[in-house]
Amino acid sequence: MVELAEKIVLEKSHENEEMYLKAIWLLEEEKVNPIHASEVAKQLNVSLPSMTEMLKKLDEKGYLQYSGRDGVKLEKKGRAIAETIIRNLRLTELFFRDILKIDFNDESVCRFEHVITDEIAEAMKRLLKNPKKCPHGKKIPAV
Amino acid sequence: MVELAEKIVLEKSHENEEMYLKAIWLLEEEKVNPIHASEVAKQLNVSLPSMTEMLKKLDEKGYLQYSGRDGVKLEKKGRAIAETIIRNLRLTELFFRDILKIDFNDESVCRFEHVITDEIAEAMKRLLKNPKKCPHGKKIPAV
DNA sequence: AACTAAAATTAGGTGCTCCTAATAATTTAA
DNA sequence: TTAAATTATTAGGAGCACCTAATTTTAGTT
Repeated sequence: MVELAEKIVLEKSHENEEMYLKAIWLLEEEKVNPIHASEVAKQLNVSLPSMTEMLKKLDEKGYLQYSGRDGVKLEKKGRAIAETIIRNLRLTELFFRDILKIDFNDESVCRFEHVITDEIAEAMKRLLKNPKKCPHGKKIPAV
Repeated sequence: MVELAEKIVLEKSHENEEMYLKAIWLLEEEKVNPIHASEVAKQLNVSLPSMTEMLKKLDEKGYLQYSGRDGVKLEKKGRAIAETIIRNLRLTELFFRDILKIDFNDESVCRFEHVITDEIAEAMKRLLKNPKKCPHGKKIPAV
């Protein structure tokens, strides 16, 4: 077997779950209450059946509580994941603007947020001198 | 409908195809010839049936030529994609080492390579002063 | 209270990527 | 030259994240 310098990792990420938790967290930040499945579905541009299916799964995993019309409530575990993603998102925006000097209103920010480890986030913060807010003036969650 | 500052994009990427093309390209770089499906499968840690299935698909898409025992040959289209990924991978390694000052022998490099646009790659190159080689001494493809 | 609009659910599918087990074809070597 | 090892294919399935269409439940009018 050939040994390649670069180890190849076929990564199965949890990007999907992260997107759902992120969307819910953002609605929470906007003080939407209760947070209906239909509202989250609109944000993510998925059908309502897809939404409720996913919410049931996330509920079973202990990331949130979902009980139909009463809406969605993030649990500690789910909130932690969401806040990590939001931190990554907002750090990335700053990083794009201040370090890379490129457009930060870009889809690519949405892809970056899922591949940033805590170590990378710390390094970004260091370079950015511990920023408190993203370019839109929103708070960067401490994880 | 609530308007969130951050536009949410549920991104369907071609990460999978990219991984296969990358693995083949790396074997090419190592002068493996012919490149058998079984060898690529080993590199990617997938079963042989999965491999041949994917190779058929990539062949149909015009990314490569696959004809059983004769092995795999990248077509222009497929090579371009592979080289973009390899460029991203190697730039990311340098970026981790020289800008972020963190470990570059990390799985996260493998996740970054798929979310880097040409614009981001150009910005990274600028910061890195147009590097020619990755930390392992391998060439960084010009795309 | 009855009607309508909104929210959620159920039922039935699809596409993609992966798998194992079984079989077939081709090389390599004893 | 026949057996063993390698390579590839076929067949049949599984899980995940989606979808539409149809139905049910709930809430908000008038």
